[in-house]
Amino acid sequence: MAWIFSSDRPIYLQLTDRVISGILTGEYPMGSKLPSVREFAEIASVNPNTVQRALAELEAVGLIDNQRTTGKFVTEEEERITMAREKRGSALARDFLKNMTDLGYDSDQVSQLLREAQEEKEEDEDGYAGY
Amino acid sequence: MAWIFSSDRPIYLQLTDRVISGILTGEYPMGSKLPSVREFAEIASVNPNTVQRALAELEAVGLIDNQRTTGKFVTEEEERITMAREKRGSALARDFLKNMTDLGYDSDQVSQLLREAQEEKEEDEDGYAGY
Amino acid sequence: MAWIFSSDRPIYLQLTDRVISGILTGEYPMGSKLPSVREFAEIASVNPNTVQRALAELEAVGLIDNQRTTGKFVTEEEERITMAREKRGSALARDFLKNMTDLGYDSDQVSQLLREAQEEKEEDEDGYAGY
Amino acid sequence: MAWIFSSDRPIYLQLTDRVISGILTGEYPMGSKLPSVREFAEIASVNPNTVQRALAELEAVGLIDNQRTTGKFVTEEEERITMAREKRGSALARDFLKNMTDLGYDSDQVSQLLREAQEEKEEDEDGYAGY
DNA sequence: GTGGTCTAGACCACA
DNA sequence: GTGGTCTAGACCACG
Repeated sequence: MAWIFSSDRPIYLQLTDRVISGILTGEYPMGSKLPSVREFAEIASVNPNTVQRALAELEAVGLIDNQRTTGKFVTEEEERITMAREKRGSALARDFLKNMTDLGYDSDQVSQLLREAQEEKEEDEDGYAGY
Repeated sequence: MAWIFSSDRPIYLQLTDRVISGILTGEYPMGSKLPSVREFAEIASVNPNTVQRALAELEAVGLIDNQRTTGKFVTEEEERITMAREKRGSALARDFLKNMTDLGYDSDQVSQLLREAQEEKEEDEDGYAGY
Repeated sequence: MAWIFSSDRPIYLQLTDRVISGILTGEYPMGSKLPSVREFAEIASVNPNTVQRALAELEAVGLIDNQRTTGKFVTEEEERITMAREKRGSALARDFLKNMTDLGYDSDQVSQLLREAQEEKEEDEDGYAGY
Repeated sequence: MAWIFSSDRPIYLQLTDRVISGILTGEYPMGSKLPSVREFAEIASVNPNTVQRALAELEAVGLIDNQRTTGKFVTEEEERITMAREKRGSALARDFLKNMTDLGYDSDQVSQLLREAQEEKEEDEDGYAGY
């Protein structure tokens, strides 16, 4: 059950990403209580301190509200969530574009590559039959 | 004059990226001699060890030929270069797509975002007059 | 309707502060009966234990008299109130001054800053029409 | 030699405050290298992790630049420093004023209290003869 | 030697 | 039971 982390990035960052994903996709709905730090640690087979650190990032951005002794909650301000999403998304797009340009790709080629990656991905998903 | 490096990735990796870019864009043409390690170190104001490591990386991939006494040269085998480029490009595309999907974007929205990023970029380039 | 608490300080301390304020400003006049623990808990949407703790703090300082069966009353000894006020006030002033000095402000600059803060505050009050 | 920390606030916050003070007062001049994390830890008799955390806050604000393996440096951008100072100063002033107002002090009384605190402080300094 | 990350384990305040 | 802080100690990548 332990979550899988790649070793080329700090675990705590991968954790935050994962939780952000969860928030954006509705796995952790707006206003809902997140699993406790200790639960998260158990689920991900990671030290509670690491979880703490991961969630601290999210508090800083305002995606998570802390209610001292009750637990951590996904913010109820939809605005924060969408803003975070857009900010992140366009940053990713910008960086991606920059990298591709440095590699000498023009925008048509980029689109082409993305289409291929998309198909590749769908095949994988088919392969695993929905898992 | 020192090159600019972000502190969130090893300098040597940023160096390899830069050199790869240079090769693909023709700044360092096929078969041409690269600056010496020391020159590179000077140009980028970086420790020669770091340059060494970066270039070693490129030799490993076969993008660079080491001719012991004369220096290091960009490979003449075009195939290697294009292969390296494609490998890198599709890896970037795959990762990018994965990240965007995690954020809850579908492929249309991704294309949209890329278009925006593209325009934004062009404006910047106009603004800075090619810098 | 719940009172608002910042999450960087224990709620019970923020509660005591609030009640002290209330006493000093006359919201809870000398000798008057305070709301019951349960009422307070309801008003502030806070755990009764927390209220209990907050009020215990005030009893310890002598600002509140506990009359077992009838409830808790603001002390009638004006002296205690003014003393508490002065103690708190000069403590605040001392800490504030220390902090500002650490930041490299001299006393003139401190006065200046306070004046600005004062004006800023008044504008807010104007803007919100007394809220 | 160990630095003294009050127990009512996290050590790491007190550390950051201390370092900020050091930067603002010129103890750590602009562009200068800070003591290494381990040195700081030794000086303050605190765990290196704690120092790390303290300094991380400062990096986040941009007061400190990280040069991966060389050490941490005070930023050279004076602007950041003065901005941080002003932001912090006016926040302190605002909070202080709010607290005093809640205690029922008007601005004249506040000034008065500050003057007293100032004198008190100077006496202390005289007492310790410049320590 | 520099910073960065992670773990294990402990203790605390709060509700 | 909740989060928060701290320590000790280890390991790693980088230069």
